[in-house]
Amino acid sequence: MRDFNRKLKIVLIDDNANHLRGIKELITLESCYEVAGATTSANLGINLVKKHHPDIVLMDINMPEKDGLQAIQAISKLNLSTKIVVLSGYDDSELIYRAMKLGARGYVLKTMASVKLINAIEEVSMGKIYLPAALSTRFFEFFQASSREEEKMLGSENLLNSLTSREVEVLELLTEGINYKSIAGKLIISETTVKTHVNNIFQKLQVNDRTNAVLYALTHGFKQKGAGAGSKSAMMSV
Amino acid sequence: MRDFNRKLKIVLIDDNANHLRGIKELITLESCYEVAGATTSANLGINLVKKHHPDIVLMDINMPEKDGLQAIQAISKLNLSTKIVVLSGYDDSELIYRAMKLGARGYVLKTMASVKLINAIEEVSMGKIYLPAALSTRFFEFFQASSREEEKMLGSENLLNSLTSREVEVLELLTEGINYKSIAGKLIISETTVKTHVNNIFQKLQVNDRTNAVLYALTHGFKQKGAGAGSKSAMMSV
DNA sequence: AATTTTCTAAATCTTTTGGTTTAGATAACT
DNA sequence: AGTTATCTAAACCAAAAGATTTAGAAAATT
Repeated sequence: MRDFNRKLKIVLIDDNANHLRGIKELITLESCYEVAGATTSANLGINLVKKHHPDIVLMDINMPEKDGLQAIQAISKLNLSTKIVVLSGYDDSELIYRAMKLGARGYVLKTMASVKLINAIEEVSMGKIYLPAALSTRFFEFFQASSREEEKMLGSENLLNSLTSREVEVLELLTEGINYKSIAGKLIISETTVKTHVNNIFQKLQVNDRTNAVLYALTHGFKQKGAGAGSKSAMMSV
Repeated sequence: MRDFNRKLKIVLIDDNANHLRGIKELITLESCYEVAGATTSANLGINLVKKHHPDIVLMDINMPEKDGLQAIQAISKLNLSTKIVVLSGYDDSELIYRAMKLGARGYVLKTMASVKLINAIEEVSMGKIYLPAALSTRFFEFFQASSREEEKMLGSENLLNSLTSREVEVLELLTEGINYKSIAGKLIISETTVKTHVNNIFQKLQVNDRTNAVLYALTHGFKQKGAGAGSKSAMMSV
């Protein structure tokens, strides 16, 4: 439970000055909240957050312009305990997805009753996520659709399956950007053997050089090892 | 609203035979449901789904074994209108995340009242997502944490920013696995000029060959063009 | 027992890449 | 006006990579 002896500090960002005034009024009606700042500019908003370290940011986002999303990202990156509640006119599944992905902790539609907004602020300030069922469903529409896309990319008839286990080992090292000599050293075989394997890999993957072999591997779900040029985007296997 | 003149066909999968019996009893108590099949084996469960095309699959998943998650994936891939509701003993954030990612449409804890399960079935059968607030919060813990990981990988002080615009163009073509001659052709400059650019790129990215330059580019959020070896995992920019 | 696959290795030759230096032409900035 | 950054280009050399052929040994399959 949150500390009710202290007022929640809130910063408001909404590019529509009228909305901004309305929300400010609504918030100040509640005695347990304190509006630390309010602005119509995303950039000024970020500065307000930097200055005041509010508990909550109420952030308006609209579909076409992407200032709102960028502001969410910028605020998230500050690593404050500030929690972001999105206030949007749109229940577009991609917009909800992106906002949540970038670190929003709550999402409220402008068409919702104002009591919902208060609910959201309360829930989020206590560390929960506020995403009403209908919006949650929209979120998952996009989330699951893009997951399926990813799967399709990765899964689908995969030339990688035709590789022998030794070839897989060699390809793993290739995807770390290592040359023949080092690969030979690591696998304790001769350099010419490595070349033989690599040529076989090229044929099986239907490419003619390392770069394309590596690109094929990476775009088809080939697991990268932790080392080398930095490990890839998670892509966790089931 | 769903068609209440027709019973919802449900398939049950739970590796614990006792649980399975209990759930079956609970479900059959409701006159509007019909248990089309029940099994303790994930694989048999998938076959039941293939045979009966149920409206709902109630799927038990446990943390250590990953049959449950794989079964969810397998059923999702069938592209039926079958909706999966997970019944789990764990509210582990990663487990919830993975289940939903792989296509589950509802997630109910075994500790929840049985009426919640009925709720879930109803909501999900009507096309909604059923993820109670507490579980939604857990889900987003993992979702946002892995998004931040991704960001960290991509964002962080990026040598790519030191590239000139021409070098960026060249690197783009490198990441498509194209050789000097073709790059020269595409940019309508001589091959030696391309080499000069590439060498400058190598120095700026602190690598000594194409493969590592490409790997650096890909693991640091370099946008890939649609062509070539297949475009990458979405990685949508804000 | 015979055949196929996989892993190993070498030889040879061509092509591509990478490293380095030098340099002219613009464009931009001080 | 002078300096710096960028894009262009060539020459030259060394190293690495790629293509192709041949071949032995062990393991797996038929």
